Amino acid sequence: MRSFYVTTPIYYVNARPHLGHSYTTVVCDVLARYHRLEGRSVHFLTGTDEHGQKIERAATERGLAPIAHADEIVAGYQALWERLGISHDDFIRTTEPRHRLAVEEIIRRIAAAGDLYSGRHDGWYCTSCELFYTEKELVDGKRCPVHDSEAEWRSEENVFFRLSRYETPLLEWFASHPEFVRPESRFNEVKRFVEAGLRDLSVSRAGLKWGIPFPGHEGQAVYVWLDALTNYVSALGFGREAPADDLWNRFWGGGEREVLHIVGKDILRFHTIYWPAFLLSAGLPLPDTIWVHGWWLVDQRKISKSGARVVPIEPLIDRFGADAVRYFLLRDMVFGQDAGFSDEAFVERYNSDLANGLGNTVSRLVTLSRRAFDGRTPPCACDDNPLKEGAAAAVEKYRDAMAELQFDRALRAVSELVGQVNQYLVEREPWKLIRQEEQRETLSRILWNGLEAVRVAACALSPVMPTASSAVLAAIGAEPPAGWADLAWGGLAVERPLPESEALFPRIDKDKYLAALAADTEADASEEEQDPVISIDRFFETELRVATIVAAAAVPKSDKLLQLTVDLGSSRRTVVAGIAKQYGAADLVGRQVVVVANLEPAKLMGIESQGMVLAASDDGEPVLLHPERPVPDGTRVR
RNA sequence: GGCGGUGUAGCUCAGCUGGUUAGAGCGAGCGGCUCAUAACCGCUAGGUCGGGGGUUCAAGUCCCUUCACCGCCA
Repeated sequence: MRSFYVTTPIYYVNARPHLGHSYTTVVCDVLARYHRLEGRSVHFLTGTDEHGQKIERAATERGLAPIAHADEIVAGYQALWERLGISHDDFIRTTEPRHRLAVEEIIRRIAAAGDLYSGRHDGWYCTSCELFYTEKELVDGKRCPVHDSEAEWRSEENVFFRLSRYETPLLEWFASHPEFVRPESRFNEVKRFVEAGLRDLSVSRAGLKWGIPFPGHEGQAVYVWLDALTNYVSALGFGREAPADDLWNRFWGGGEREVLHIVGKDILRFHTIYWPAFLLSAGLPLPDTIWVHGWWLVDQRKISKSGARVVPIEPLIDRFGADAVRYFLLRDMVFGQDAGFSDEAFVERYNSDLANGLGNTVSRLVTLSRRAFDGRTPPCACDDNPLKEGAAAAVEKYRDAMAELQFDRALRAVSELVGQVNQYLVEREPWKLIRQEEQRETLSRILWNGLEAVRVAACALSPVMPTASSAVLAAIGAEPPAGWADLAWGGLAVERPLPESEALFPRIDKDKYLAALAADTEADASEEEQDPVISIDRFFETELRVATIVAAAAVPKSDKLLQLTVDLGSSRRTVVAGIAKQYGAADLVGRQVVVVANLEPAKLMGIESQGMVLAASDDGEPVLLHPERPVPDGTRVR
């Protein structure tokens, strides 16, 4: 059986984890657990991407060393993964020595293949994206289209990777590996992108201190993507002299393996074009599949039209438990598509599938069985009944869906089985048989069937809800599955003690829950409203002074602007004001106004304005402010 | 502007290579049951399958066109 290597992207340590990170990681965890149950040799990797100017700057702003900043964010990720029950085998950090070795080795190989050269690179650079942009791509010719921050003009000597050389090899690879990128629509995007032609890629940055030094190129650091992508092999010991384990051969270098990268659609190109090209150049095997999933979107019925609300995941875990969150994430998103997140959908899913469905079914079966059979599982098993067939069909559907990463379908199949149990119980009405001694065997078979079907369902759920699955199994006197053989009918022992158990998934009052959330949100909102309050010190940062207008003239080619010369007592300045429509130049001379004296100079129509004249804005129309009686020029306004 | 995707019951979605009265879950209404977490079971809800045109004995399912939204590219 092929080994199975599954990876999350490594997460950038610029922000705390949110729903999106959790989703990707949970998906990988479910796959890892699923394939472990299948008996495959599994390696599950996640980690963090920690280099780059953005991190360097963020750390500096916080007065921390970059690594200290990274450590803190990493701790947050690791704590969350712990809470979510993530069973990764390794956690790679790009700041680790083992990673650096791998990056150096892959560069050595790429260089040996003749795919690196030095060249000049100039253009507009966004430090947030760590990318160069063309002027066209920038908003207003100067702002990053993604971050809306101002791009910097950079001109530097860089190391380039001959990506253009891999156009044909990549297309050939795509053609011969129809499952290289999934879903298919994403694969099409990638193919078209490559067909349109590939430009060589800058793979180094000059002057980047927080990065891996580029071997053989003094003063250059490895560009973040070449750095980051290599994590997938560095964690396996690639580049190390004598790896203690044989991870590299078992999970990447050898033949009988499956490598699966799970990524969000935002990093499609890096994983499906750059990464394979790097590997081809380095003479290394490629991953089998890059599977691209969509995003969780938040319905913004509330005002804020800008940026979607970030969904914090901790409160959900606090309230419902990690397993319920995991279940929801997999059940309510069609893998590969976008999905909408809402608290309402969450509660509804929780109540219908887990509380009313699985939880309640366990509860009614356990209660009946305990009552009828002295606190034990029924004494007679049964090998011929509709539930047996239902369970077999459900397991087949479940496994087919899981193999295709159709988690929603897999879980639906399990819910259907639970539904069949309830149906079966209503048809057989076991509660009516409890007091009839002569029906004891019939009753036993009925309850045993129900319990056994639940056992199968719970086993199937174990990759998705490891803890809850064990709890269900314990409640019905069964064991957690050791392998898929345990999904076969007949695993429930007879006359096993049935513990008295609490509700596994207590039903949530949806209206109350949503009302409580709304109240919290309102409280937050009112706090936010108070937020804009500034301290007196902050106000005094603005230096307002009285000044007299000593000269005024219309700005050529502008119908709104006037060029004013104002006397601040100790100095004179030029100020450009957009008041030409309301005030004639001649009328203004001699008037006292209030100006912002410490404003950063700005060019308006080619004239440098060294301040700003204060005016009330009456429906957009400026109305100049002036002192009630003349005061010396330069008097501070406060 | 080019390429691709999506548009099916109030909501979330199934509907493979065209073929009986277009399905499921949730929500809603009605009825049943009482073992269970005010749960569970049954029935009902009559949706022009975005619009228009075409191919066919037969189209949600193929072709053309058009609208809306999304993605990638330019």
